Amino acid sequence: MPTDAIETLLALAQAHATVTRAIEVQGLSFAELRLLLVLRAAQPHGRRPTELAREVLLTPSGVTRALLPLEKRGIVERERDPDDARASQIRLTTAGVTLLDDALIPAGERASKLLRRLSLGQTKQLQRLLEEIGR
Amino acid sequence: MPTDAIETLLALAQAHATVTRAIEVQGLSFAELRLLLVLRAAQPHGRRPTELAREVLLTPSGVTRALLPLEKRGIVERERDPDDARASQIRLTTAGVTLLDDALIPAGERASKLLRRLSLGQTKQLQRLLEEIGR
DNA sequence: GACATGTACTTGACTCATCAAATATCATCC
DNA sequence: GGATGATATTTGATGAGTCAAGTACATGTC
Repeated sequence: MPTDAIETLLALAQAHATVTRAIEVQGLSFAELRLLLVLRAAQPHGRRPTELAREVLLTPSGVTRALLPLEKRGIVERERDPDDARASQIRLTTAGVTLLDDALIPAGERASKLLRRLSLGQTKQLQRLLEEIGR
Repeated sequence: MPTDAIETLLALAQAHATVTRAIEVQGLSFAELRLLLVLRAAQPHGRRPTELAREVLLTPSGVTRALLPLEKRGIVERERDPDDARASQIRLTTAGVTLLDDALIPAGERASKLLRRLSLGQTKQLQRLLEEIGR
């Protein structure tokens, strides 16, 4: 009785639950991995917390709290903006880059395992379809 | 630099974040909706908490806690199993069925809106691909 | 028929993320 | 050069879920 659209979103939720349970490596959750990958794409300049929030779909306060343990572990660092005292730039530390690279190896393996029933073409197709959701 | 598999899973996480933010209706979160839909499929018999956990990919303790507000609101009810005093059956109340039916209308609309860039065929295809994840 | 082991939950402590409010700073307009 | 309002971020209270341990009952074994 749920519509096709809802059924598809249910499958999405199910898949997401499976993925977050499976991918967790070097003490990094899948959500943290996501954040760090955005930061690596932003090297060497870094990103503002607000931009991070938009890019990983967290609230700004969610970002503040997500960064806390990462800063404490020396994975990311913060530089206050000299021109705007409210703002700061977040970037990966050297150790953070290394850790991320290390983490990506087992993470990639687990990701492949999760998608092992799909061909490469289907995987790309899935990605394209997912990217159409919401806009 | 992340693999194709990881990129696809990132798209999945992004899509999931979009969906959970968008679908919330009659004070029911998307996660609650998911639970109630399983329960509706299980009518009139109901389901054990443990079965629910497996079906929506929560831990048993997550189910206990998810049911608490739903019981309080009279949306689901619990019947102790006379043959096994540890166990119980959870089922939708009449009010719960009504509420769920009401909620599904706007939820369906929002779901369609989220998927509006996909044809019906693509939506079904997306669902099939998602169902292959993890097994 | 008592004991060991297993099953069905529930609870306590904790993490993660949200919302709303607070804080601090910047930008504009007069 | 203040007052007014927007922007960047943090904080307090709270909801949602996890894991590990606890409770209560069932089951199989000798």
